[in-house]
Amino acid sequence: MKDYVEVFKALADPTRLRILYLLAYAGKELCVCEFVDSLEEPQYNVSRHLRVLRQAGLLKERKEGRWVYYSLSQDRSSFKDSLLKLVRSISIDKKDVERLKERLCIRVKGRCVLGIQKGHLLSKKGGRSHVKEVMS
Amino acid sequence: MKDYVEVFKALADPTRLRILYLLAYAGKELCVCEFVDSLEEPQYNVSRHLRVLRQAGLLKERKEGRWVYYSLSQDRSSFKDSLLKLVRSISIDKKDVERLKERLCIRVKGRCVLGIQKGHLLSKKGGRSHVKEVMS
DNA sequence: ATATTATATGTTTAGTAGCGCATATATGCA
DNA sequence: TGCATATATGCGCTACTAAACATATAATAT
Repeated sequence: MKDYVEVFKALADPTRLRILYLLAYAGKELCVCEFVDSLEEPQYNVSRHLRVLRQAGLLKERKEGRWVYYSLSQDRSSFKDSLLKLVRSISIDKKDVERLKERLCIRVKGRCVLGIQKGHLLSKKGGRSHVKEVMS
Repeated sequence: MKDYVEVFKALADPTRLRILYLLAYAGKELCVCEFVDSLEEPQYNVSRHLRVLRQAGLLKERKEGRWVYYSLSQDRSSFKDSLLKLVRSISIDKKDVERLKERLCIRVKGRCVLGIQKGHLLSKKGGRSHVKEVMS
């Protein structure tokens, strides 16, 4: 019972629904910086929301060097599975997906090789001043 | 999007899950005092939780004299419908259901005719001292 | 009319959740 | 070894949530 409540709580947040939607759309694991650039939310927020989803048993993480990939948890109950199917059917602003598609273009051999490109999102105001040019 | 979040928030509470479960089990509208006696939660809590569920579009209410019946909303989207099916599959302490079954026995012609029988639940401590004997 | 009763709600308080900022941790690179 | 960078987290603040108590509202019964 407590677990069900925890899962519903995890779903009761717009940013977290957007995260799950991106994962459902992508059909594969995504890197933290890819979420940041797609959602246009600051890194610390994305990181925390990912943790909530993981603790609810909806996501699993995989570390690869400095990068951390999150994906939909495989060993999920039919309950969580049904919920994720539902999330996939939600009508969400497609701009997230468009930004993700662009962002995925700069992967190399299917791996994320560049961090956050939208420097102003590291924190809400300001951010890194020297972001490398990549999309040229 | 905002609506989805509201629905998930409504589901992210143990008492509210229990309320929905009772309604799914009963398959018919239930009266506020029947919820109070089944859940063994004080009346003011039950009342407020019912309101949250109604405002999220999951329940509808029907007044009949002093009594107010709540039932699963009929005009619900496939989204809410799927969620309610999920709630029905949750494993919940069956004592709620047992108390509901007993409580439904004292309906007359399918209608609730007696208020809260567990006086100590009107508020958390104390309660009404003169509750009529009915189950004899 | 007055009392009773079923339900709802205003208020206070404690706990919680999320944001923004700064900083810590950890890994890779020069 | 020292620096850059990807991610996580401690802290303070604000906003919201829910419980508990008391009371209000609305309908019935005497």
